[in-house]
Amino acid sequence: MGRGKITISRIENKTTRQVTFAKRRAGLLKKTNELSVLCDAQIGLIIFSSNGKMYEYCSAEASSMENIIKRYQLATGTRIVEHHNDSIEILQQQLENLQRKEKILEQENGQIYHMIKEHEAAAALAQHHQAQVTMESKAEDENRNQLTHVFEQFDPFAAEEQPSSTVLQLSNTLPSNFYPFRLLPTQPNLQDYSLN
Amino acid sequence: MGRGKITISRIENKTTRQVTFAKRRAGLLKKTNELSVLCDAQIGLIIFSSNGKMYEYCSAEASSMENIIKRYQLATGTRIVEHHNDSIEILQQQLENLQRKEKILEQENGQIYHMIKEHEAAAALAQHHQAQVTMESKAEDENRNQLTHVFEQFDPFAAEEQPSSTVLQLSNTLPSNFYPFRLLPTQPNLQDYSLN
DNA sequence: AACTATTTATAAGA
DNA sequence: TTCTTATAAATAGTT
Repeated sequence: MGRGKITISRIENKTTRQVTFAKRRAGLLKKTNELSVLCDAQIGLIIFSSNGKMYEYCSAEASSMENIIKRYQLATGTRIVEHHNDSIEILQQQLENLQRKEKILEQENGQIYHMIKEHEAAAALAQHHQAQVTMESKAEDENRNQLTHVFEQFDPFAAEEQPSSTVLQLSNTLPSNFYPFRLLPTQPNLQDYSLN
Repeated sequence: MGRGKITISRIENKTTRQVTFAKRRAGLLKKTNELSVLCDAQIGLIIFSSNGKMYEYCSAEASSMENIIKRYQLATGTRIVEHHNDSIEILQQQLENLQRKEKILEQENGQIYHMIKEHEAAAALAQHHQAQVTMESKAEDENRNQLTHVFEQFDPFAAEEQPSSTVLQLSNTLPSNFYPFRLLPTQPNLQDYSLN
């Protein structure tokens, strides 16, 4: 559905992947809601982006994801999702989240390292003071941008795209009561769970 | 997307609703999988049809719906979904399910009642023995079909549509490894939970 | 963020 | 019902 046909495998280009994620996520939520309304089905949808941000849909009749999950567990006879404050479960989850974060940090660091090296090499060749200063400050800027980006990845209030524009777009395109569900692109800071 | 444009509101015709449900459910599962693969997202999708049958999708990386639900609860800080064998939770769910079942039974009974009444009225007018017998047996047949249908609605192994043809269609249309997820159109009998 | 050429999904018909 | 097809909708690549 687009200018060209694509094969369904991981999009390696980061920007393209993020744009596609935003587009297709919106499409998926729309279609989920349509199925729910047209066919009177109770549907729960949970999406975690590769950056760890969460999005959810829950059909109006089900009223909450909790109800869907309860019904799911009842239907499947799934082992109880234990989630007590006696921390073992939480620690393991935090560990996994930190490992994911670490992996991303390492990748970003590698990119920054390469950028700096390239700039140093270019500077050494040029032997031109003015040029060298310009490039170093450029490298520093990009470095700062990269780090900011990394810290935003697990920030609950960081926007994966402009949330306000998303909301506006929906209310322009659709009847005001068309989306009777919570769309919550938020994720609490993991560090805060130990405080509860 | 079809011969005509439709408005997104409950489809009243039962057959049309069921056909649309089957088509759009397949489309939704496909698109969910595509988003997951293309954008490296972890996604869980739970669908309950209006007849109570369950369908689920879980992205390969998340490995199980349990993991998605755990991560969801961690991310939202949602109260634990208690689901112990100390039955209060289960009893409430069973109550709700029975209420749902009851509602459907009442509707179907109403339909049957009207059919019989119509047939009786027609018979009284016609005063023709042969015709009356034919109509009564027809009413009886539809009555039996209705009841069978009602009992199937909460039967875990009742087919909402031909499962074998669905499977074949998928494997014809897609590469054999295209759908790396569990598609489980099953729902255990609610009465069995008290036995576990 | 928009645009649009294409692909894809699907509503209605056979 | 299962299959077909005209049409609506989604979206990939572009600007």
